[in-house]
Order: sequence, then C-alpha cells, then structure tokens
Amino acid sequence: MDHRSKLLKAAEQLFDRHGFTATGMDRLTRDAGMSSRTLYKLAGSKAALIASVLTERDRRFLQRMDVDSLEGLFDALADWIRAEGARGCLFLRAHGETGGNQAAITAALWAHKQALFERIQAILAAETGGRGDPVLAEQVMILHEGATAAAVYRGVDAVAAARAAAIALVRAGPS
Amino acid sequence: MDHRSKLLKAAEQLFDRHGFTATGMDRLTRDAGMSSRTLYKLAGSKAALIASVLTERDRRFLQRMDVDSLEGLFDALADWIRAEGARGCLFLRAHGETGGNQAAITAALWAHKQALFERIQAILAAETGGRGDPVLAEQVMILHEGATAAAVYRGVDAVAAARAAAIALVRAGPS
DNA sequence: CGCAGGGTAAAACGATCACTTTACCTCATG
DNA sequence: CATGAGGTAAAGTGATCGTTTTACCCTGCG
Repeated sequence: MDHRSKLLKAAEQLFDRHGFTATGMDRLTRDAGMSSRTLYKLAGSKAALIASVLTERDRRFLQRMDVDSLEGLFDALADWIRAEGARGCLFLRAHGETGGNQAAITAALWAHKQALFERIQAILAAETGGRGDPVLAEQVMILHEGATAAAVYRGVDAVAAARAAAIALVRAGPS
Repeated sequence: MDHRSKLLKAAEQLFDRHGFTATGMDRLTRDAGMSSRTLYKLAGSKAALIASVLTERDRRFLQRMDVDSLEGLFDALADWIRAEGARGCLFLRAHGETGGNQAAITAALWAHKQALFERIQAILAAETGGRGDPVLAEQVMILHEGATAAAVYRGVDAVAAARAAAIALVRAGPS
C-alpha cells in the first residue's frame, strides 16, 4: 500500500474513532507509519487532510450503497455499521466540530448527502415503476439518516426498524 | 440573571454554534461576562461544564417536547429548530467529539435518548389506545432523530416530511 | 471604621497544538 | 562511483489550550 492510501486510511480511522480536533498530528504520523514531513507533503494541512478523508469516505460509502432495492439499501447500511461501528455520520460530525464554518467541509457534506439522495430516488423509481415521489424519497432518506444516528445509542437494531418503516411507507404509497 | 444561568446559557450557545473543543475558555469568560476565576468556581472544569450544559439542555428540550400527540411532537421539533437553528443533536455531537470516551457525556446521551423514547412511547400509547408497540415507538424515534440530523442540510422541511411519515406509519398499524 | 466575601483583570502555568526545519540516511540510476 | 530524489527521526516554532495564581477592588454588615 502506498503512502497516500496508508495516510488516508489511518486518518479516517482516527478521526472516526476519536474525533477530528481530538486527533493530533503526532498520533497521525505514528499510525500512518510515516514522518510528519512526508505527511505534510501529502496532505498539505490538517484541514485539507480532513477534506481528503471525507472525499474518500464518500466514494467508499456510496459504493457500498450501490444496491437496487429498498431492502438492500438498509441491509447495506447494517453491514456497514457492523463492519465500521456505529459512531454517526462522519460528514455531519465534521460539520459540527467545525461549527459549519469551513467551506470545504460544508461542501463535502452537501455533495455527499445530495449523492445519497439521488441514489435513494433512483432505487424508489425502479421499485415503484418510474413514479418519482420526492417526498417519499426524502422520508426514506430521513429514515436512513435516523438509523445511522440512532445506531450510536441503540445499536444495529435501529437499522432493522428503519428498514421495516421504509418498506411500510412505500407499500402504503402516497398519503 | 445570576452567574450560573448566564454561564450555562453562554456555554450552550457557544458549544452549539462553534463546537465543544473549538470553544476556548477565554471566549467563554467573555461571553458569560465573568472572570475565569468565577467561571471555574462555578463550573469546576470544562468537562464538567459540558456535562452541566447537557443536563440543562435535556431539561429544556424535553420540556418543549411535552406534547400529547404525534403531530404535536414533530411540530414542537420544528418550532425548536426554527428558534435554535439546525445544527444536529448536541448530545450526539458531544459524544462524537470526545470519541465516546467520556463517561459523563455518554451517560448524558443515554439518559436523554431514553427519556425521549419514553415520551414517544407515552404519546403512542395515548394515541393508539394503550396498544404499546415498542417497534413503532422506535420507528417514530428514528424519524425524529433523522429529521433533526437531516434538517442540518435540508432545513426545517425535513421535519414536515418526517411528521407525515410518522402519521402514515401509525395509521398503517403493525406490519 | 474594620473587615470579610465575592468579585475583577491580567499574568503566569505547563502542556499540547499544527507545522517547519535540520541533519542524516538509503538506494536506484546514469 | 556519484548523485539526486525521497525518505527518516527529532528538535524547534510560535500560538493556543485549560487552569491557577496574584494583586486589587467593591460592598454590605457588625
């Protein structure tokens, strides 16, 4: 594994497990297995590193959510949480820690949520036969978001509950 | 207003708007309008102050969620967000910033979510005529949580969507 | 008046922060 | 063999962190 991949992997893990501000650069160099000089040559700055981590996270997460059914979407989320742990959405956490004042982080958050929303819309369009209901998509998105957050204190079972709710909502159709 | 109230109010606002670690004690003393000596006599430490803020927040939030219908619950959340802004659940943010390693914060998070869950259960029991469905309560809780999180990037409208979804779920009954 | 309680402003504390610099090492390639 | 690119370890940078200390100032009360 090359230096850049090692750095991004270590950084994502540390940021996720301990928080962004709480993670010092000395700990980062140790976990990434490289000198601070190389780290700064690769990352530029801590802020830029956070942005890079979020970009990579977005790619990896959406890849995992590349499914073609509502059930698959929530199963994929449950798998993700079982593999990565339940510590809440990393994008919202980054946004919250920086007070929403860092443009790059806010942009990454928006792009990530927009992409996820479009994926949900596509899944629903396929399931309901092209009938695109933006309100229903938003409700499924909220269930997905809520399951991610609630899993922090209720565990993976929250995802199963959200999954059942989403299915019931779609079956009930437009209210 | 006495010193303790001024401190808690200023601290809650700063923590919420800028993050916990990003808020320095110098800024806190300035906004609370007192010397650092008085602040430390009242708060003990920054960690203790965070815990106190969360306790006060729990009280104030649950007081606002003291309603007797499902519609009222989500309307109360919308009112809260309109008044306080949409920056996500402060308890989950505190938990995330500290990596879940501070016992007092984790305890405050658990207590808060447990109390909210019981409130939702009570509302549902009243609405469905005593039929206590714990899964339905969890689903409404997830919608509530999801709306709080999604409001950060989609605005208050997320709460209206969650409200409609909750109503549809309850009307559909046990799946 | 005398004095204690509770406050202030501001300096000082050591620790830690993100980041840079210095000095040295390794090694493939012309 | 010489060399330059790319790496390391470690010390140093100034700033900022949470917290404590110092010295002083009101003010209500016996």
